[in-house]
Amino acid sequence: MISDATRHRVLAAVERLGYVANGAARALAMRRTMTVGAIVPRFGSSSFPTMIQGLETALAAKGYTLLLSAPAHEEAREPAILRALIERGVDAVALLGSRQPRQTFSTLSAHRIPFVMMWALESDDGDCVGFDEHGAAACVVDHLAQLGHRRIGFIGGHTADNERARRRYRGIVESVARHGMSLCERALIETDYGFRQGFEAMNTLIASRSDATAVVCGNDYLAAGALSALDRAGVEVPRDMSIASFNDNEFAAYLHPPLTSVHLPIAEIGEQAGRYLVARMRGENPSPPSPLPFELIVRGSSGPVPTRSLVSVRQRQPSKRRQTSENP
Amino acid sequence: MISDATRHRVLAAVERLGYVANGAARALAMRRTMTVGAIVPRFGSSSFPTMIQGLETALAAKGYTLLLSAPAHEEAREPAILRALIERGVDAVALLGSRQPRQTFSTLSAHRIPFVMMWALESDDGDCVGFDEHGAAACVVDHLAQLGHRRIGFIGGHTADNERARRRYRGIVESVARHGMSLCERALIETDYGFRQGFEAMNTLIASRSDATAVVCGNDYLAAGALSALDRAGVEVPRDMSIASFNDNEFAAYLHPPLTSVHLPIAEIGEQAGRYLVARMRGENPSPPSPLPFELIVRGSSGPVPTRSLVSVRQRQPSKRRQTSENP
DNA sequence: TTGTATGCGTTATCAC
DNA sequence: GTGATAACGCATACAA
Repeated sequence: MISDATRHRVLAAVERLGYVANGAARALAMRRTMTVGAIVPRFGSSSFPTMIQGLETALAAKGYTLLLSAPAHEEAREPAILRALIERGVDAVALLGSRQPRQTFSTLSAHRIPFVMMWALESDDGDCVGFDEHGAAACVVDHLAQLGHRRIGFIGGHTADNERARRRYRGIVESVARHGMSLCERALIETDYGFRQGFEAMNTLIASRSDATAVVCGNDYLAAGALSALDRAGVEVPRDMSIASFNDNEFAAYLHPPLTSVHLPIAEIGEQAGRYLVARMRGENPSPPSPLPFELIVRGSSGPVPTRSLVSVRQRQPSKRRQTSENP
Repeated sequence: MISDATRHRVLAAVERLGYVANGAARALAMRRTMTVGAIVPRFGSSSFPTMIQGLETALAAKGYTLLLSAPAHEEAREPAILRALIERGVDAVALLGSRQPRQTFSTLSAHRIPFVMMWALESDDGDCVGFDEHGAAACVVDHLAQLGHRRIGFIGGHTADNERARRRYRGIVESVARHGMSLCERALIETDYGFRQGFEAMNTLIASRSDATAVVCGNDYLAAGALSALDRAGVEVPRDMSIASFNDNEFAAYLHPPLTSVHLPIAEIGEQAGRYLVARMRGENPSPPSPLPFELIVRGSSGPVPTRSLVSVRQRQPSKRRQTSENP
């Protein structure tokens, strides 16, 4: 509702004088900063950076800016961090990681600041954005069943500490039951996430002479290690047996292309969280975000149905190693 | 300069009323926001997240907060992004990546906003924080010389695109000359950074029957790929030959522990940048940051001096593969 | 030491 | 449509 002439005149003056609005003054008057804070533990490793990237993308699209906080090591500092964010006047907060100190939630709601937890599902304390781990497990097991596998193993993360690891394990168990398959007890290993852990777990599994024809790995570091162990043992993958994994980091598939994996589009967690927060900040009272779907990615040849178990594979000559040319 | 009684009374009231200062009002009055912006291209991969982590740590220690911006894909959007940061009133800006649009620098200096470039050295446009790539090269070559190597190869990144790759290559060349060693022409490969590229480069190198006894890899993805190729070729590492690498991501060493690598404490770039910016914001006019030193990390046995070249190694029986137990 | 007025640059409200 | 004016909440300088 302004004449086109003056609008142009003003815009010209803006350009000429190099005027930029003062966000502080605007924030003071408008009572909002167009800023959301993110509290990020363990920034270095894991998939948090990707999630932050997605979050920033979604927020920037709506004109919001991301204020980043990382409680370096001390868990204790987090209340202070949250307070700093509130002083900065963030309009919303994204909490990365499922475990948060209780005080966080009370402070947040006392200040009526909308928030989400990212990389988690289900919490009594507020809404979460995360992946449908059960659906992912079904995805993997469906695929293995379709390939003709009947007996499978599982190398997963510790279920005691990790809610997601627990869900993955349970999902596998349920899906296996639904398909009438069996989970080999000797091929069931729980360990820390990591390359070496996967390597050692697979060696243990080979030594146990389990009759599993496929092994599911609970994350991609484990898968990379397991594949490396198979490689050294002279086992061809995926011809003789199938490895499938949950792919948190687009890592294992990168190292070993002929790998079936369930890929998590992690940036989407961030984007979903961003959209949700924007809606909350606009007072739209959106419905809680629903679990994000995985993507099943099958790389390399889908090949013939595997017939040999680990035991028989183990007895082959190590000289028949995979040729480089097979993996262009 | 306030009576202890009133101070206590005020603090109590603060606690009771749940008062938190209004940053916007404070920023308006003080003319500074205690906030610094970071412009981060290519957030997902690479070592940028670690640098951001370090930056945030250093800034938070001084009471500053990090405002994060990521020009998703479009290079063109960056001026708008910078403008948004300036509107938010950032007191300083950190630029990640060496290549920046020229307009960025003029805008920044027009607004008298201090800034640094991170992950780069030397620029006419402003101060940089980065690693001493020449020193790193010297570090690697010194180590190889000390182990007795005389002829080495180099698998590095493309020097045309990448200033850092260029510096690494030059550093290697100079250090090799200084030690009176030789750089085998057939064992000199320039490629993209990546696992598969390293894998293929090492295969090429093996096929070329070069007489190099050690190969330096220009980054850790290359090293991981190269080691994998050696592994499949049945070559023991590092007994028969040495692989050394510049370690940008703590990646190769993670996959293959017995690796000599020059490790970049990447978070330190961020911390150094943070300290520098804080000094600038305080008007302290600090001297330009000096190149950060690498750390030489030798993993596994430092072992006997290698004697066999790639050619001789190549002729061994593939059956003599490395045992798992050797790598606890 | 403590109280009090003024300005920081916008937005929003209200007369014009 | 357009112009003036009052908050917004804090820091600062000055008076008490």
